[in-house]
Amino acid sequence: MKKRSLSYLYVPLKLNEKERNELKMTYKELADLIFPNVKDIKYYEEKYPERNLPEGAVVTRFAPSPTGFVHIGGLYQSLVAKTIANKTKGVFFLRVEDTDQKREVENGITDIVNSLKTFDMAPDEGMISDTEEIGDYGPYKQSLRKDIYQSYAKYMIEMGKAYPCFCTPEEGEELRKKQEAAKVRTGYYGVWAKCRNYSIDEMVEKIKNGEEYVIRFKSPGREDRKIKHKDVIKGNVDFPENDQDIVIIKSDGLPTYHFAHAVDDHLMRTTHVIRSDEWLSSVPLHLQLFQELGFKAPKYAHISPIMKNDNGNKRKLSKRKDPEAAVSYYEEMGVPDLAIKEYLLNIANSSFENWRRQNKDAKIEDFDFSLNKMSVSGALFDMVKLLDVSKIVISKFSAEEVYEKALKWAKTHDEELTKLLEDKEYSLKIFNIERGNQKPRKDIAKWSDVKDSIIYMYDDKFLNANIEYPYQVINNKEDINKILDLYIEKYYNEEDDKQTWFDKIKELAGEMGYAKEVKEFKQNPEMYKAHVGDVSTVLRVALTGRTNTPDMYEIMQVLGKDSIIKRFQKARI
RNA sequence: GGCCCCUUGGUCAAGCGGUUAAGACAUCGCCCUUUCACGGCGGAGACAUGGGUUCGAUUCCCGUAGGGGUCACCA
Repeated sequence: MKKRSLSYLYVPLKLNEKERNELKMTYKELADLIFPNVKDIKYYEEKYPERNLPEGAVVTRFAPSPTGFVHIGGLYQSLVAKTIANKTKGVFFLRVEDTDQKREVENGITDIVNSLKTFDMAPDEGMISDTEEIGDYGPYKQSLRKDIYQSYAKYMIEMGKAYPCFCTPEEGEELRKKQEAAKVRTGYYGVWAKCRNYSIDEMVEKIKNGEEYVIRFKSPGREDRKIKHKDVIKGNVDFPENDQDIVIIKSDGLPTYHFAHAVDDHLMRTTHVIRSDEWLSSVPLHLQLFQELGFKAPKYAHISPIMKNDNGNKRKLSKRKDPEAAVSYYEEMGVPDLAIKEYLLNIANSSFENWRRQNKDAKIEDFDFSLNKMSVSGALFDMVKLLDVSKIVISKFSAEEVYEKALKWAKTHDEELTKLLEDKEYSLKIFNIERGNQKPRKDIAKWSDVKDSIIYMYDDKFLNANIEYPYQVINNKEDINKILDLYIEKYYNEEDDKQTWFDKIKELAGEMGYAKEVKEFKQNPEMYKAHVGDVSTVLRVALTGRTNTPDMYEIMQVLGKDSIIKRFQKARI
């Protein structure tokens, strides 16, 4: 590939130096006419110096536009950006891209800030509320940076690298149609860039006549030349050079994304631009902008979006169509934020899973995350897998943590659960069943599962409920009543340890003529009506109304004798 | 349509010229003093396709097909 020349002069090269200076002067006059009251870019260059950071430190950012809820993809980007910044002792900042007033949404910024906060991903710098920010490289809200963009736009005009364009949107539309009809590339470029060729005098005149205009970048690119770009994630990508004279300042005086990106990420000294891969095809433009502005270009890492399977088609998770695209969706379901982060990390670096298995109790911050190990193609979002990760995450919480988190969730989402949890001491006993040992129970995947998994443990709920007892093998009234009566009268003792308790159920089974061992029953099925397991099931069903529960010994310990007796009475009728 | 990217089991994915092609989730079976969950063991299941290059291609090159992205005074 041919190396690109480093500078482009837009004044005819045949002119002598004096003439050239005169022409430059006129560019200056044009620039002064358009932006009379902005500072020289030197001011900003000095105000926002290179950051003083350790070797290898990476500066990243999350730069959303405040257009409503936070997308899971945005969270994903932030997680990656923050992780890599923290790992290198760099900086992660939040910049709000609100240059499109039409799309503004109320509380947009607050939503973003709060979301990051709940995920324990607050930025080191940038917006921390709707109006407040921290850090020395602000403002971090683009609408407050209008003067800055205009300074740089003015500089571009002075250099002959940008010009006012007087084409109306309608003319733009016409141009596009013409190009489509002629089957050529659409856009404002080359011979189609009408306003590019006006003389300075003509431009000045139009402006003085009050014609509306935007500022366009005068692209030095040629479509027939290729540029090479090495993306941190995607690897080598070749593109044709950009030759579009894109708008850099809109008629409302605010910049377009592209220009704001170049100016901001330069001034904020971003080293790595981590963003969604929908931007990949803008890289030639962005690189050119950095070049023409005289900025050092950042490294780019384009993240593949999270996809969804839609009737056999893969597509990006959509804000509009997919509720699961919003991070609030998971909050409402009660998926712990740690689970979501682990799941996303899983997608980001598949080695995370192995690491997690080997470092069960480590903090996710200790995982050696690597940007360039990220996948180049988009992953299908897998709710089942998320919930599996979540189950494991929750299984590692202490009963106290489960209690606190479930309660917090319940307070905003489930009144009945909130009431159940009022008795903290009792609730903790329940959450402690089969928890904290080597093989903790993994039956809660989200806080919305909690109520169903504990409700039968509360007497005032259970004893007053209308319950259908799902008895299994032993299902006749007589035998059931006999088992329940005998168990209470003869066998049950609150003081028993687990083995004794276990043996006593065997005794009971024996007394009733059932097999005391399941194996024995299986060997001689014709000798017995049922086995000890079936007897257990009767007790379990009478006690809980369910066939599937955690360890029955522990359940009995938590319920206590009074409750057990009451439950058996209710069951025998 | 132009340009760009991608394609390993149902899903997420290791792999970087020679492997019995890892692992996880899901699924199926067995085991784990009585359920369920957990755990253990095992099964089934993949390199889109056609050409090259090579002694040898999942791996490199080209084409085809499929998927995705992008072509705004939106970001």
